[in-house]
Amino acid sequence: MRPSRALRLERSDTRMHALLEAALEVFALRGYRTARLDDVADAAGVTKGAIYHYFDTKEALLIGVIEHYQALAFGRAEDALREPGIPATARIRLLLRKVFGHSDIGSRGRLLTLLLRGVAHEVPRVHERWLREGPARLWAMLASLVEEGKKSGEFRPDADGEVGARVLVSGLMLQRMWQQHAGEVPELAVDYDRLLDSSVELFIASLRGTGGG
Amino acid sequence: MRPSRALRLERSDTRMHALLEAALEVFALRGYRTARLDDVADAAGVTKGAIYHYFDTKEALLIGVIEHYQALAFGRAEDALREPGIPATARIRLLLRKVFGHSDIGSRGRLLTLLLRGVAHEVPRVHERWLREGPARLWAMLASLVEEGKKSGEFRPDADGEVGARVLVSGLMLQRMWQQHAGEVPELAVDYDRLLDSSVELFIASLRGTGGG
DNA sequence: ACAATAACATACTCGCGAGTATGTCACCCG
DNA sequence: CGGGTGACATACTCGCGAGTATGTTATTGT
Repeated sequence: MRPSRALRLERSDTRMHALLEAALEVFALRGYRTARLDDVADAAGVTKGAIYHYFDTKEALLIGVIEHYQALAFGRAEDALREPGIPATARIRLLLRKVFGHSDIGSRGRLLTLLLRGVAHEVPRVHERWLREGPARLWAMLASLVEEGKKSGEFRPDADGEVGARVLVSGLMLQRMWQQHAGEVPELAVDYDRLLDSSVELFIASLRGTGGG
Repeated sequence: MRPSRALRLERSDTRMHALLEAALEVFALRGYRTARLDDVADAAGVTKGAIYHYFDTKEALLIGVIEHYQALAFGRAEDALREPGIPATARIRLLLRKVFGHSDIGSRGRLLTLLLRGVAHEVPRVHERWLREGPARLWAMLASLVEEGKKSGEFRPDADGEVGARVLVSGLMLQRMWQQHAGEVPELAVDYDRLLDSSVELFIASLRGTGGG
């Protein structure tokens, strides 16, 4: 094992990222099982041999994709939590916009598409991990921000954000995913940024007023 | 082609339904591509030969499943729209409870699981049809009920239900689907009936008050 | 300059599962 | 009470795509 040069490592790293990006695209569009590794290779401008040079198996490639892009998404989310000196209400807005804003969550919502698709039972380990760490973690973050807001007096003391947070998060996820089909199915199209803002405000309003039973 | 007896037809019909049910179960749990027709046959207590006696191809079986259960679901939804002499608010509650109530949408939410999974690009025709007729049609129904409520004075005249309806419907769909994984992933578990009621009330409240920008 | 290896490309294997071909039995009609 | 058909079961084919084995080239340490 001779130590290789920095140039090699860098080129290898670039190629690796190209493969991850191509795989995300192809897996999201064609589905994990349906997608051929040759498709991924084509999309990345290489051959199947290159893929097997970096990943042991098709499943390993999938896991690589998900872990890479999920780490990116949660990185952004945690940035919002650490943003200094802003009230809980603003922090909620920031968090949701960082996660669901149109330039995020893996290029153009592809990660969501991938996760919400058949990956589930095809690769059980991956499935459990993302179900546990994805949506659940997101509304746990929201829940803690709601508590923060109650202490600061922004929200009424008896506000219960759980139901709202759950429906909001899952609704935004699905809408985000469907925007990729808005071209073929015009009924699905919306101004997603407006939808994001409006629904977040709706959520916040429900924490302030006395509405809801 | 000799006219066959009623008994034969009835038995054949029963078997057909058993196949549809087994296919829904297996496709939803294992995914369309991943599922083997032998699995479906096993689940129905028959062999692959029986399947090919009723359906020309695997895709035809999938289409059969979706059309059958989707027709059931929309039948219930339209019942709610036709229910005579009740105010729009109650009609909204009824509609959503009929569609998302725990005994509906194909046995135990399996249809949703099937639809939200990889079926998408694996069978493009099916995909487009359900995207067009499923969620979109649902929030179109809601939108018309909102208009009804505005005329009757139940909701404020400038209320805009579109964003709320979209997020509500897609949120409920995803939460419903995830309840099937609540056993393995406790973070996902909720009292779904309570979540349904609460979020519906939240939606209605947003149409009444002066909240939201 | 040369050996060694990383970084791929190319050509093959091999199992899995959709689809098919054929057999078999029960039952209804005449 | 036979023969014809419907309703399956059984046994086979065959293509597709993951994984593998092997070749080829550029680069680097010595």
